[in-house]
Amino acid sequence: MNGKTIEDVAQIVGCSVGTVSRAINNRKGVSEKTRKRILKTMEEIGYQPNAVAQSLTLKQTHSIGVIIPDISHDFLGGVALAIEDELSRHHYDMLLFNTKWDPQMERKKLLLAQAKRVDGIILKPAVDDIPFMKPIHTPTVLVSQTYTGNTSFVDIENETAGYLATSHLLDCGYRRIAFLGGNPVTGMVRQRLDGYLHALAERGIPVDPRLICHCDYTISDGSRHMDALLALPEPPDAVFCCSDASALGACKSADEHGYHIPEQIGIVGFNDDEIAGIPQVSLTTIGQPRRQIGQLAAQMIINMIENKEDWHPQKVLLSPELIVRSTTRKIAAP
Amino acid sequence: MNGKTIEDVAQIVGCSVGTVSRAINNRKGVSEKTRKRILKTMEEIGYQPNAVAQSLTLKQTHSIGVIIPDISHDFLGGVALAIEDELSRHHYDMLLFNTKWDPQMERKKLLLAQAKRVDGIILKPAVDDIPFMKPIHTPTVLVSQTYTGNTSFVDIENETAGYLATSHLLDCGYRRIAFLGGNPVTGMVRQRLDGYLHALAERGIPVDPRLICHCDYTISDGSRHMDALLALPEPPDAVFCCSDASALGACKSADEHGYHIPEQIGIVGFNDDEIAGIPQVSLTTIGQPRRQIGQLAAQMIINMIENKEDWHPQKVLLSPELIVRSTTRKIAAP
DNA sequence: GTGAAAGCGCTAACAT
DNA sequence: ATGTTAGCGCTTTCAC
Repeated sequence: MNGKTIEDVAQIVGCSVGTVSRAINNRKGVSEKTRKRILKTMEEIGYQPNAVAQSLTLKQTHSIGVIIPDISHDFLGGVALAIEDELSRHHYDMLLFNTKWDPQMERKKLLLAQAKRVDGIILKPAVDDIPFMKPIHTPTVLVSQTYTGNTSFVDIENETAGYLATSHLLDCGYRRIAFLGGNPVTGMVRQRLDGYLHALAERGIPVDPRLICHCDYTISDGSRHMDALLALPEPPDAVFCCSDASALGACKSADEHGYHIPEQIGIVGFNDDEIAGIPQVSLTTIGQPRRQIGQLAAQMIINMIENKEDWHPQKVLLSPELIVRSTTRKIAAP
Repeated sequence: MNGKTIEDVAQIVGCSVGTVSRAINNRKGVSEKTRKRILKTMEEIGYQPNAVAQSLTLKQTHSIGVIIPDISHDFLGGVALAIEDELSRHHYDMLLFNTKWDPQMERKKLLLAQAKRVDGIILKPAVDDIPFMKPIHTPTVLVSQTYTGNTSFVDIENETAGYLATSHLLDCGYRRIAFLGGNPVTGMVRQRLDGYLHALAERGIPVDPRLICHCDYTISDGSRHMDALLALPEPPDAVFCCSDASALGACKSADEHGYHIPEQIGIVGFNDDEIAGIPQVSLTTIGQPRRQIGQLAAQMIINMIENKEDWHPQKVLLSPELIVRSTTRKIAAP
């Protein structure tokens, strides 16, 4: 660690450490003259206050633990970027941990972050029911997770998302719409399914349980499920997928089976990952405002920290956005 | 911050803080009996040693500053994941900073990381000539950056990469190969260009300067440059792009101009981003071993830290990998 | 305006 | 085997 201490500065300037400290922190009670000398000396010897010592004294580290399943994940990476950006703007920094979707790992990193005495935690849980909420004694906000407990979070309205996607498909004239969800145990998927059912009911379209299935968020599994769907006696003419990856798989499968997209089969994905936007794919999808999600999460945690007294859990639901591209038919002019 | 201190534990157990400290750190000199009692008590009151205080005492924080341009970047996100994974395995954690490709920001974050007294820094520089190397008084390793100075780094052999890509194109029977690089000021691009020229020279193919151009790593700019290339009196029949994004743009342009890929035009990209692998794209590309890059960088910084005495800068060059997919012709059987 | 000193939570001698 | 104590580098009273 860097050798220079506040004492070195004091010695050179010929004053006490107290005075140097006051100068550093712009406290009053230092003559303009000595303040100048101190600042100059600091510059000269390249002195930087030791943040560790400051943390110990002030009882705050100015760092936030960000605990997410996988930073290389397109959506989560975008959120993390926005978080760090906003934190940085407020002079906090980000201790980043990956859980790799493993609850045990999550627990471990949660403990670690607290041992490091982070001022706050931003958590994207690996699973829905967060078994480790209890031992967290640090201000926490959840991201991309709706939570019924007494914890702040920021998420999107997944029900609306499902409704939006399905309604769009309906608007395009598709009638047998399949739902390709993820793990049905997650609230996220159930809510999107609710939205799907809602849209169907609204138009009086009957629900066919065989059209509702659940798959991994991967191209291969999306493809596999679409194969099965297309083998049905009455195959779907559209599918709403809960991830862009599975949507791509569905596209591939439909293609291989000789169906034309979007004429014969309509497909909408979820997340607006980079892959969705490229011209060769041009996937109609539901976008989540990553930038805003990350920024809000950061602001919320900072507010929690800085207004410790009177702080009420804040539950923020953002609106998903339908991004129409080329995997759904043009809506006929009215 | 969590209230419990080592003193609380000592009080409850009825021993001194020294003994508790020894127990925590598995030092000898504690009877099995009291060690048990201490451990149990810690568990009961949920005591966790304050890492900040430990850092101040031991003069090491066990955290590594990772400073990169953009965590949401496909390649960098993969590297960062690998870094955190390996660090975590060795009980270090990761303070992550984004510079957004801005050297001023880089400088700022570099200073910040050092103020936090990170034990080491892993840096992916925003620009080639790292103007801020001097004020770094912390062990540092560069990632994805070849550097002539006295600093360790891990990168790939970019010359080989350029050679590999171009030779493959040649093997496929393409003869007028364009080079779509990025900023020509960067060593990375110049080295890839060297590899390109090398491969051409080896086969006695003349170099046409009009076929060498530089564009942003975006779909739109790749597309724009390909348009221009295709408008040439003698357009290229293949193009080696320094990013997958520009390669995609090139594909799109070729497509729009009515060229068939790979029959009439061959295209190879760079990085093996997620977009390259999806079936609709299936881009032939050059892959970088992200996992290994991150892991090595982490191991190198840890070695530097833990063997401070006698440590020689280590310059690691990894091999790029040619990933043949569908945007280049099958090589004719011999 | 400035100095002296206590204290933040912990570890590592040094005693006992 | 266990207790005591001096730091680690800083901020903040409290005197002067």
